[in-house]
Amino acid sequence: MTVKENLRPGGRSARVQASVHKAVRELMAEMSRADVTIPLIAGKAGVTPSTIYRRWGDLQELLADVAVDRLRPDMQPIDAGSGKTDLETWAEQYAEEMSSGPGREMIRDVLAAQAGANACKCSEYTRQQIDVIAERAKARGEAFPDVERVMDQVVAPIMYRILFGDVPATKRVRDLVARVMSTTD
Amino acid sequence: MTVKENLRPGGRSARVQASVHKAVRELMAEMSRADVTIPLIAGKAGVTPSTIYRRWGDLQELLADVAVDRLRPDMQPIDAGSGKTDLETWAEQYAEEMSSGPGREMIRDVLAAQAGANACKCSEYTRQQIDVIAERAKARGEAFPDVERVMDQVVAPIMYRILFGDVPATKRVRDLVARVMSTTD
DNA sequence: TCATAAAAGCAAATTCTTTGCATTAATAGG
DNA sequence: CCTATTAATGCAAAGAATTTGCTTTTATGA
Repeated sequence: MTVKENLRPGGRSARVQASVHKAVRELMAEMSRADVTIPLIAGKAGVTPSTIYRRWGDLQELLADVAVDRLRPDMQPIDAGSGKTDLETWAEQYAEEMSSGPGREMIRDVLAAQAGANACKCSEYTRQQIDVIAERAKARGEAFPDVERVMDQVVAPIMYRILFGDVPATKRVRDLVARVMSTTD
Repeated sequence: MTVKENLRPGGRSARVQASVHKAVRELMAEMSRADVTIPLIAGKAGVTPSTIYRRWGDLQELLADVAVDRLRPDMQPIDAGSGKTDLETWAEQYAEEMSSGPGREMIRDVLAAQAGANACKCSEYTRQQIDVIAERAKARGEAFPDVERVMDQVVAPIMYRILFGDVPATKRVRDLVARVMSTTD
């Protein structure tokens, strides 16, 4: 019996994971993050604390696991007509979601965990979203900057400012997009 | 008696803070971060655990406090002759320091703490360093981009990649600098 | 010098974390 | 379909960390 087999839908491990994740989401919604503990989560999820300790190691890893799940985009970027407007629309929404209270908390949880894999997943999700926008632009015959350049010039500044203090204003986000769309090298 | 008064050099609070910080730095050097606990720190610092709990709240806040201290630049950016080479030299060193094992740990500790003030301080340190480079360039009569633009186009991409997976290569850093120095708008 | 207030020490109570062992559940092979 | 195997969970006791009330120390200003 491998872990993978066991995680198939309906397996016991999958059920435990689902109920624990659910318990975390609910507790995070109804109380301060600092008050959420593993015994509390275990109680709400109907499992014993030792199960959680053995599977996730500590609270930080569990929170990161839940957070990365919630950070997965649930839809394709909106088609606003052109590559530039697509990117503008997407970036404004991204900045808004990520700078919200819950957004900041999720990012912090992901970055605070020891395992770097979760953080990688996050930027991968973002990259994929931009890739969709880029492909769409190319299919229309438009010029569109390299995805890595968009990561550097739009995503990174937004995230940096969210993490290190500011909430980036809409105008600033729009400027970032305008700049990356206007450079040609 | 105010806290400020009490923190003056030689005061009791200042002595406790110094010995606790020192204990943290030493313990972080000699063992894995996951094994460092407050009772351990307290023992090494010669104070009781409750003192630490009362002053810092939890381990995360204490580690953030120590980390932000260590992230303060200890010297002015090197003068390499021109604004561009100054920035290149500074950015390469910054990327290297921040992507090192200890560098990553310190950043993570700062971002993981609830109090956002420490993270702000970090970006403020960075901004000041770039400001020195910018002022020097202006004094030479050179054109130099706005500091906020350098934050967006050089610092943010470096930090984003460190946090979300990659270690930015030297060439990439140099490209970021070249790009920000070549744009004129 | 003395009164005051803030911080630290101490220790008991509480809560969280770890761990060994028993039990349950899922899988592969017969 | 049944059974042996193995991974995961439950349980409970032991160990460690955290909280808290109270006392003592230390710095400050009158």
